[in-house]
Amino acid sequence: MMTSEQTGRPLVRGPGAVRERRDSREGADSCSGCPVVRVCLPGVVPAMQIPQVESMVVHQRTIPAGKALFHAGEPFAWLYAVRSGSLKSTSTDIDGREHILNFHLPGEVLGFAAIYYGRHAASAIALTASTVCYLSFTEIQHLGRAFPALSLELLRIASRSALYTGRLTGDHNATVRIAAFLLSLSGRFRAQGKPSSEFDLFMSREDIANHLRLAPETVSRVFSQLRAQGVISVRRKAMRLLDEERLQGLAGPMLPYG
Amino acid sequence: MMTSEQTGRPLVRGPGAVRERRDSREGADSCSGCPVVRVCLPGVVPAMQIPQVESMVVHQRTIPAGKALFHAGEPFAWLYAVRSGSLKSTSTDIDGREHILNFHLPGEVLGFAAIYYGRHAASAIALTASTVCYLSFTEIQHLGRAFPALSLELLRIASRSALYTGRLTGDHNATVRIAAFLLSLSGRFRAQGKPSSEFDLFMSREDIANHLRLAPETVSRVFSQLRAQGVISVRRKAMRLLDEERLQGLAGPMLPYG
DNA sequence: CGCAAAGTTGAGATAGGTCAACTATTGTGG
DNA sequence: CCACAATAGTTGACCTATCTCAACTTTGCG
Repeated sequence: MMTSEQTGRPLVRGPGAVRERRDSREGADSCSGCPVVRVCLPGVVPAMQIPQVESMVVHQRTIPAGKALFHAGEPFAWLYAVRSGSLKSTSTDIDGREHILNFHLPGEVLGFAAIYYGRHAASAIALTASTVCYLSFTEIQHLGRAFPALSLELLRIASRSALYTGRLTGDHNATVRIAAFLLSLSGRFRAQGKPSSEFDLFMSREDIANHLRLAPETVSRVFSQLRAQGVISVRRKAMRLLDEERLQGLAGPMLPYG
Repeated sequence: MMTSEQTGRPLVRGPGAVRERRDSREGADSCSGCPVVRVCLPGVVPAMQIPQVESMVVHQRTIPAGKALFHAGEPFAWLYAVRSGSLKSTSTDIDGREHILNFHLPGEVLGFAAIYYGRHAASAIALTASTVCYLSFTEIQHLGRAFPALSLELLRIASRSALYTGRLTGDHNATVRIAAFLLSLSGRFRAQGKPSSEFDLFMSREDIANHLRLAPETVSRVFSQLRAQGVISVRRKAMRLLDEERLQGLAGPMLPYG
C-alpha cells in the first residue's frame, strides 16, 4: 500500500522525495538542508562530487510509528538509510507469527537481504516516527562505476549487519543474551554520538523478547534481577547501565567487535 | 601460519596460486582447466572479458581437512569461493568455546563479514579437503569499475548469506531447527546439481549441535525420532530424506526462500 | 475516570541440557 | 589380521532454565 509506488519503476523518485531534494540542494531548513548523502552515507562520496551524487541517488521520507517502510514480498528497488527514529525488521511466517530480525537506528542501512531474491524477505516497521533515505538500487549500481567507494561502502555495511546477526546467533541463556543486547544497543547509541549508558528502549518488552527468542516474562524477570544486582536501572523504557563492567562480564566473553 | 602469506601485501598473489593460474590459462588438466572465474563466480563476467579478469583476480589452493583457510583476527585481504569440499566458519570466544556460524559448500563465498573491520572475525576450517578460489579484495574493487556486475554479484552473495543467518536465528525448538537445517543443506546440494534427498552430512553431530545451539545428544535424539517417524533415514553420516513434504511441515511454515 | 495495553511477579509444566553408561566405528601397532 | 584404544554416536534418567498460565499492578489514553 504505502510502498506500492516504489515497486514498478526503478529509476523513479522515491515517494515524498521531491520536497526533500529541493531542500537539500538549496539548504532550505535546519539540517535537513545538509546534503542527504552526507547524512545518510557519511564519508562515502568525495566532498566535491557530492552535488552530482546528491541529485541522483537519494530521497527521503518520514514513516509514522507503527507504519511499514516496506513489506515482505514486495519487489526490491531501494536500500534505506535510517536518518532518525527507529525501526524493526520482521519476518512473518505463514502462521502469522512474526520474528524480529533486527532493530535499526539512525546511521544504519536496511534492505540488503532483499538483493539476492529481488524481493523483500522481511518487513520494516517504524517503532517511532522515522526519517529514512531512499537509495535507488539501480542508480547505486550506475553510480558505483563512477564512485567505487560507494559499492565498497555498501559492502562494508552489508558486512556489518552480517556480523551483528552472527553475534546474536551465538549465546545461550537469557541473562547473557539480554546483557549482550543491552551492550549492543549501547554501542549503537554511542556510534550515533548519543549517551550510551542512559538511553530509551525504543521497543516493547515483547519486541525484545521476540528478537532474543525469549518469553516477555523472562525479559521482565532478567531486568528485575539485573536491577536488584545494581547492574542496570530500568523503569518502563528508561534504561540506565550502572555497571557496564559487570554487564560485559554477564554478556560473557564476547569477541571485541560489534 | 598457513595464511600468513596473505596478510601483508594486498595486490600479491594468493599462496599456491601460480600453478593454478598457469593451469587455468592454458587449460592444462581436466576441468581445473576451465576459467576459474567461471567456476567460482559463474555468470558474473561477460564471456569475452573472462581472460582479462581471469589473469588478475583469481587464484586457488587446496586446504586439507581440519586445516584453516584463515583465522579470526587476521587482516582481511581476500574473499574465498569454495570450489570443492566443505568448510565451517567458527567464531571462538575468549573462553575458547567455539560457535559455528555457518557451513560452506561449493559455489558459496566466504569472508564478507570481515570487510567491515578489515579483519576476520571468524576462522574458516576445512571439514573435508577443499579447493578454494582466492579473490583479492583490492583487485575486486578495481575490477568493479570495469565490471559493475562483479560488485553487484558480491552484494547479491552477501545478501544471500544475510538471509540464511536471519533464517537460522528464527526458530525455536530442536525438531524445527533440525528439520530446517536438513532442508537448507538439501537445497544447497540441489544448487550444486547434486542429489538433494540423499547426501553426506559432511560435519559431525557435535558440529551440527553447535551450529544449531543444541546439545549433541539432542541432535541424536531428534534424528532417531525422525527416523522412527519415517521422515529420514540416517546412518552415521549418510542422510536420506524420505518424506520431504513432512520435513517441510516439521520445519514449520517458513518463508519460501533459502 | 475508567478501560486497554504493557509490564511485573508467582507457581507449575516441560523442552532440552547434563551426566553417565553403552554401542559402533575407525585407527594403530603387534 | 586381530586385539585394543580412541573417537563418535546413541540412549536413558534426572535436573534446571525457561515457558506457560494466571493474577495483579502500572501506565497511558480517550
